[in-house]
Amino acid sequence: MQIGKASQASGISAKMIRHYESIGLIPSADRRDSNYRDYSNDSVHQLNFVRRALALGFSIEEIRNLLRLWADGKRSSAEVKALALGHIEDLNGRINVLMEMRDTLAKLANSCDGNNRPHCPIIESLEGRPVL
Amino acid sequence: MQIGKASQASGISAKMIRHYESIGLIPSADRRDSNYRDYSNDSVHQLNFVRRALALGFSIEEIRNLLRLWADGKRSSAEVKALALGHIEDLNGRINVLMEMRDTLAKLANSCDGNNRPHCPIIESLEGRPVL
DNA sequence: CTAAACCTTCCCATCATGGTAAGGTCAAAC
DNA sequence: GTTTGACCTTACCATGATGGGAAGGTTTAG
Repeated sequence: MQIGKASQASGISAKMIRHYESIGLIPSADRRDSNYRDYSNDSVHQLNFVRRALALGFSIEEIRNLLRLWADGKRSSAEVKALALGHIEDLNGRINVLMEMRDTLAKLANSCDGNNRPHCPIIESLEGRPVL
Repeated sequence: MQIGKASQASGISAKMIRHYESIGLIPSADRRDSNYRDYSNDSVHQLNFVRRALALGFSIEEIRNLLRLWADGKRSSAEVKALALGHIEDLNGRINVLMEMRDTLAKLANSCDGNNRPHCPIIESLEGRPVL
């Protein structure tokens, strides 16, 4: 099948399929006489794997490792689990950063009247004046 | 003072100070005869404002608005609060996405033995096989 | 034969940040 | 008075994941 069909079947844009090939994340597709890329069902299966890993927030380099482990019949589940746990730690770190931002800002917003007068603890806090 | 000193005093790299000037986030600094940028205490105050807003996760465009509101003596606190609440919603959205990723992955990792055998629910789930 | 719907490669943009190169300025030490 | 070193200048390139668009080739249907 052509790239458009593989894109539809995998939920990955044709643009990105070409990109993943160019950075060596997936193998180079076969070419027809027309120079069009030609995909098999296995290729689509692999693209679906990539899409699901992306949806879990794995980076391209992590997905590179996951694909290697997927292809490796002799991998240990411990290797996969270690990769997953590392990624969970990464996610937790990012979640904590965002939650701290949100909580700080929520406190400031909560102490702001939100009326038509200029006085505003949010601005004052950004300005460097202690507010809370 | 020169840009290096302003950078130290504000915690924003000289690189980014120049960048913020180039995109019009902050006004163009005065220049000495040497063409070196020259900063006042007020400039540093403004840079500190920017740094604190960045630390709360505001985007450059949001900070552009915050600076405008800061400078506007007649702003209503409602305007500032609306901006802050919008940003809190944005943060909450991003937090939710990351938490869903983490929870899904944590469940998979939890059901993975993590031993030296190849069987691994994490890989199987990415492969498309129903695992949980 | 032509028009539409594909495909190809190549370059550019995002967002916030940093690296590096090539060169100008200044102050202090020799 | 020259050298050295710390500072500054602009300009270009890189990140990570994605998309937009141009300019052009191929295939299929009417």
